[in-house]
Amino acid sequence: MPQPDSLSLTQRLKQAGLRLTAPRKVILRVLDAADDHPDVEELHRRAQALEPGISIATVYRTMNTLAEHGLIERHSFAAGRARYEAQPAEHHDHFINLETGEVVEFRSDEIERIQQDIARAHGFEIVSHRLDIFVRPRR
Amino acid sequence: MPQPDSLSLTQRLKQAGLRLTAPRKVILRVLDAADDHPDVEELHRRAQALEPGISIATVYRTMNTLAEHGLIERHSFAAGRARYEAQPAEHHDHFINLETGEVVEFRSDEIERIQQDIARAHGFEIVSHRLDIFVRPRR
DNA sequence: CACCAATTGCGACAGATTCGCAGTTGAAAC
DNA sequence: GTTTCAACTGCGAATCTGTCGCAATTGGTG
Repeated sequence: MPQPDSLSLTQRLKQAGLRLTAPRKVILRVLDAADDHPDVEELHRRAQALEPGISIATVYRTMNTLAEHGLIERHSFAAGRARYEAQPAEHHDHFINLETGEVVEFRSDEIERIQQDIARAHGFEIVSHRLDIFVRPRR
Repeated sequence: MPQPDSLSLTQRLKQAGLRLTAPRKVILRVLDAADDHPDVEELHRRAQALEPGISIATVYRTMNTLAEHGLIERHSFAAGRARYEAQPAEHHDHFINLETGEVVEFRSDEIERIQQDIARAHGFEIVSHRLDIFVRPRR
């Protein structure tokens, strides 16, 4: 994996004012080598393979720190608890207002259509999808 | 909230072969009255207000059942563990192959653009977003 | 109104993640 | 190089959502 922004993860970590500790070196190496989307347990396993003794708590903390500083992306993050709504007649997506927690529904037939096209081009059939856009009010 | 599909939740529940029990009556009433996206704790609170004694386990089970039968939608469901990737230079979205668990990245400038347009129309500024499309291979 | 599988309440359990704390260690300042 | 000290780590306990086993209850069909 090449360095995004033409800076290595290590460089970006230091740039963010974070310490380059031994466990972090290992974890960054693992992240850099990964071309998939590992979960914490898998990251821990790979880190352990390089350097036994790294605690899973450290992996959790490091991933949180890196995510806060924008060095990595966390997917499928359980944004708190699951939330429900009576099934609407028509699918819609959501804006989540980060300042208020408010949820606003919207729908775009255009987006729906493009999704179909791309999925088909990849040989997939869509079962479902979710599009959550995290926003804040424009000043 | 009006009844989707021109059938009430109650009707659809019976239609699905599910029993209309006392706790479910209350929960359906709560769902029907909700115009937001409550979580289980909130649903339980509202249900308790109408009829004390309803267990939170029942709310969990009922929501699962309703979701399985398509009467409600579950958002932000913690699909197992969180997964990570080194922050890519460019944002991309994900296909999740439900049969294999495999994750495939894709990107559509068109979708990105439409999102911007819609957000702006709502008076929002996008902080981030996630688009996960759950798919299966086309036969 | 009898029957019985579906459903419930309860508390125990589970899996993922966080936290408190004492000990360690980068790296900045001598 | 030392010194210094807040950042960081490892550990196990704790927390937080959500699920489960089980005995008791109950829709709703015959």
